Amino acid sequence: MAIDHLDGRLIVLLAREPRIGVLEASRRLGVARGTVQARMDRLQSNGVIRGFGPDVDPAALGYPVTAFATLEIKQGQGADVRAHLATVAEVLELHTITGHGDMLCRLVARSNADLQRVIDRVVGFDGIVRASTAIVMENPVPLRFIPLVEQASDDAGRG
Amino acid sequence: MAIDHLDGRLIVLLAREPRIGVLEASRRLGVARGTVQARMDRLQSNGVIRGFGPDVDPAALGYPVTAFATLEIKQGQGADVRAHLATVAEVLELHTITGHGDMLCRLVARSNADLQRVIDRVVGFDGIVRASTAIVMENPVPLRFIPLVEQASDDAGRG
DNA sequence: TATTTGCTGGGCAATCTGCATAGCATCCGG
DNA sequence: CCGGATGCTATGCAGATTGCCCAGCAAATA
Repeated sequence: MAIDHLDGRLIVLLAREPRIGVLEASRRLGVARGTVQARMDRLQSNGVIRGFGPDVDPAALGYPVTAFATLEIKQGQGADVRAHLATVAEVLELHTITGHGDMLCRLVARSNADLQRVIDRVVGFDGIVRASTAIVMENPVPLRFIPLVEQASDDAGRG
Repeated sequence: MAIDHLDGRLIVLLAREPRIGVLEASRRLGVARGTVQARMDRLQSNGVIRGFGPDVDPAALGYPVTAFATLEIKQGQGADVRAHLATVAEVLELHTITGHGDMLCRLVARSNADLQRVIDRVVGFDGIVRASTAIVMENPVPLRFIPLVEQASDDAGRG
C-alpha cells in the first residue's frame, strides 16, 4: 500500500509520457525491464493505479461550462436521487457530503444557457429539495496527482 | 471538434481496456488500422483526448479522506492564493467560482485528523478570509466521461 | 542457516508499431 | 458534370516491443 521512491518515479514518468512502454520506462528509470513490469503489476493490483483511461476534455467535446451543485435531499430519498443523477450524462461526478447540503455534484454544459437545462434536469426529481449552483470561471489547478504521489513516495523511507 | 459515432466507440473502448493497442482496437471496432490511428491522432490534436495518464487512487496511496473547501478570498489576493494552493500536494484541484465563496478546492488527507492539518495549511495564508469545508462520505458517481462521450457522439449525426 | 522476495541480465517467438503505398467512395466548389 | 480534397480500406515491411521464460544474486526473514 505504501509506495517507494521507484514507484513514485515510475508513476510520474507514466503521467508525463503515457505512451512509453515498459522497455522505454526501464531505460529512463535505470532499472531492469522485469522490475518495471513487476512494479506496474503491483501498483495496479494494489489499486494505486486504477487504469490508463483516456483523459477526456469535456470542453473539447463541446461542454465548456463546468459547475458545482450542492443538493439538499429529502430524508430517505438518497438512493433514488443517486440513481437519477447517474442517468444524467452531464453529471460527471457525485459525492455525498457532510454539512447542510447533502450532495455535491460536478456538472458540465454546452453553454451557460444550456446549464439551466442541465440543472432543471438534475433538480427535476422528487427527492431533491433545493439546489445551489456555483459556476466555474477558472481552473488554476486542474485535477492532479503527481505532487501527492511524490509526497507519498518521499514519505516512504522515513515513515 | 464534434465527434462522430466511431470516435465515441473508440474512446469508450479505450476507456474500458486502455492497454489494447491500435491494431487490437481496429479489430474490435471493425475498421482498418490506419483509421484508428488517424482517429486517435485527430482526437489528441483536437484536445478531446488530453492523454493517457495513469489513473491514481489517492485512497490507495494512503489518503482515504476527501473534502471540498470553499474559500473566501481577500480582494486582489487571488493570484497569491492560487500560487500558495498550488504548492500544497493535498490540493488536488482548484477552481475559481461564482457565488459567495470565491474558490473551491478538492482536498485529500490521511485521516480526519490529518484533514485538520491540511486545512490549516491551506487557510494559513494571508489572502484567505474564511473557509468552509465539506467532507466527502460516499462517492456514488466517480468521475466519469463515458456517458458524456456517448451523448456527444450520438448528437453528431442529428446535430 | 534455510527460505523467501525482489532485482538483474539474458534469450526467444510472436506481435505490434511506424511509415508508406494504392485503390475507392464521398463531398464540395467551379 | 468535373477536378480536387478528404477519409477509409487493404497491404507490406523493417525494426521495436511484448510476454514469458530462466538463472544468478543480494537482502530481508524465519
